[in-house]
Amino acid sequence: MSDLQKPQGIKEIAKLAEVSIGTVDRVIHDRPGVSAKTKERVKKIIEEVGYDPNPLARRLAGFKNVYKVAVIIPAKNEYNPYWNQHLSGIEQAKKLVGQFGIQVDTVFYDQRSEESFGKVTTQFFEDGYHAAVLTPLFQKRSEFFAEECNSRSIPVVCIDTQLDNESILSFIGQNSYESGFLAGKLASWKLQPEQIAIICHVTRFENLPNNFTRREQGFRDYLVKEHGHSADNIKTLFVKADNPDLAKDEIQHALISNQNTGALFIPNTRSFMVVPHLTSEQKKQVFTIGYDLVDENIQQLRENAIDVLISQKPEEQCYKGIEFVYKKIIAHTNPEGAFNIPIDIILKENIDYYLEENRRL
Amino acid sequence: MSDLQKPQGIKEIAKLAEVSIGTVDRVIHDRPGVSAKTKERVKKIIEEVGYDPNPLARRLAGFKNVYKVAVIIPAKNEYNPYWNQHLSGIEQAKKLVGQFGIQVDTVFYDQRSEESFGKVTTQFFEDGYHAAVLTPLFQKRSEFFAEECNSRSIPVVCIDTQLDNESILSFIGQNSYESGFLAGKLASWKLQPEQIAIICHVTRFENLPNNFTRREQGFRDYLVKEHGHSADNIKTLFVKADNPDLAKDEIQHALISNQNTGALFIPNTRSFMVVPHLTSEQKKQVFTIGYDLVDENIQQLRENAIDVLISQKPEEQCYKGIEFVYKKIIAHTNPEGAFNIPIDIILKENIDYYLEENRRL
DNA sequence: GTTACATTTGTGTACGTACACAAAAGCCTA
DNA sequence: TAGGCTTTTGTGTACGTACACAAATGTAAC
Repeated sequence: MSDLQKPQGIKEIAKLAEVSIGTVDRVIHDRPGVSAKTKERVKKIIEEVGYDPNPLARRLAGFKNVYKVAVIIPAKNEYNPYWNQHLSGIEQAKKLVGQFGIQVDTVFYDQRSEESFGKVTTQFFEDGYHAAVLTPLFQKRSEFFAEECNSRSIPVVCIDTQLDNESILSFIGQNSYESGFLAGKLASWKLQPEQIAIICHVTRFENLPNNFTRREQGFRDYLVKEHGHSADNIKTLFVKADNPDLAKDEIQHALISNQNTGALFIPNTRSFMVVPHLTSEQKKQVFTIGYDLVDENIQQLRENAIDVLISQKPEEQCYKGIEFVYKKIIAHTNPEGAFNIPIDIILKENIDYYLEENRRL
Repeated sequence: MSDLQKPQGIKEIAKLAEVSIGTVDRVIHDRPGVSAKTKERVKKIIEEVGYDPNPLARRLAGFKNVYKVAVIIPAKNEYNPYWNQHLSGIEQAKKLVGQFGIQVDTVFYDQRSEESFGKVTTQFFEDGYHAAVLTPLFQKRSEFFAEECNSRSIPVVCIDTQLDNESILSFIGQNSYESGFLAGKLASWKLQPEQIAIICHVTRFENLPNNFTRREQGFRDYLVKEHGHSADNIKTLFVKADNPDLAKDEIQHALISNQNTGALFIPNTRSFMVVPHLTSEQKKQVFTIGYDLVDENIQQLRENAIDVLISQKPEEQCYKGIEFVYKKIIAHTNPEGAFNIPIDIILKENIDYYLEENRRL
């Protein structure tokens, strides 16, 4: 029942080892100035009593040095409301780590400008940050930044997007392929054998970011390999995000020329730009799956225009990211290299549980 | 960018108010012995500088007094593996609050014996606990216990099961009706209009606990009211949990006499006792929804015998419950009265994210 | 204006750890 | 064995808060 022995402190260890607390302290921090044999003795006792330092006292004692963490993410912009979601997670984490004397700054760059990314990452070093949480939208510059951090032993963790060169950095985010795979399974429940599934990319880019092709691949793989759906009945559609009128035509045309469409998969945030162009009949017939709990999508979900949303939980990613570097800096523990955010399936009926403020402490 | 002003301490306030830190301390804790006008002055300054106490120092200073929290839950038993899941959440929370000098004990009672419940709740007071996290399976005795705690101003929070008299206690758990409702929606995706849906209660009791009737009601309501399914095509089946052979017969008989069954909903943990009795053909045809990530269910999910599991996240409930009383005792904040655990939809394809250790810090 | 007592305020020590500095011990050379 | 130097060990103060106790002030009665 009561299985807790009062935790022993540095003092007790000093007494047991017949040295002063100063010496124990030196041993703990591996500071020089301790003879080999006392060091050994103290270490043994530390081991025996299972000493683990009191983080409160530890942090309190070292309160002079303020640690600075930068969260480097794209700024919210007209094309992409997604980047606004991170902020609440950052606030949450701030509250937590702020108590431990850690200062968290949010630093924005323009997701369309590699130069702005370069600028903030350069500024980062000038401002003397001790750790970074990074959304590495620009591969090469991110890798460069990561290496620079490594060489200065500044911990960095990536969120949201994983670098191709996975070994460089820790990653906190969602597995894109598997989320697409899951979407495929959900679609398979409603999709009749002869029906068409459309994957619709709404994008400004010529070449698709990896995330989205991986999602598509997962979706296709489930339907074809697991479910036995005909590959011919799965079509991919590209729609320009920056030309609404054209987009509307393309979407409507696609649905008309594929009368028997049963499922619609939009692998990025922009499902809210697609579904308004469906007729109410189509909304009922077509099973639609999108991503991210941005306001526009939530509304469409509530109106039954979207059936399922998959959340990447950006707030959670930020929270975990900050927690990650906090653990590195303060607790000196070494958290595992990657953390996969659960792939939550969100419907009209359970979305309220996933919104905001209902979270954490 | 940098929006953090260095937090002000009690000392700074003392200086500003031209009193000693002792006086400030008295004001903060509302202790007697401060004249009305100094009290006012100090309060004003506290307000102005937005002082918030450093929890590290606070806890460190009050380290002498150990707080004891009891988590009172049913013991795992042969009929119900569910109660084993809570432990990991308790361990997690222990790690967190242990650092703040809070001792967490897990106290078990026999879910089949009201007497055992009475015993542990009596013992609770003798052992001098400062807070409780409670699974109130026995209504009347729980209310009695809650009132006793109230009168001694001992914080209590219920998890898992809500008392009928909702006003008494804070509650952390899942909304049963809504989870059933959600299950209804999922079932509706596969269920053809003329098909049968079976709700199967596997139980030892004569009268069903509220949780389970609420889940059934939610399930029915979705199918009938939202989806327009014929109420005649939704059948309820009662199966004795303590007679495996009889149970097998009853289940098989039900499926044979309802050849065209499209969905099977098991509103409690025991779906793993039902699905093994389906033929492999039936497993494919019948869309099965169960509850709780106990090992037996996980296995059936992996083997495609169960299609969906809904998790009540008992670990999370425990974690939140302990966090709740921690906040009451230590932080002296007053957390909101109820917390709804999200209704996660778990398939073979995403279950790994919801298992174990991948959680929290 | 002194005494007695209540009220209000100030001071010191503690919590467990970190780090600067002081003291002691060990070692080598003259 | 005294002097100077390095290595090892011990002590004191700080972090921000809590609380016990001491000091100071106020109030009333004689």
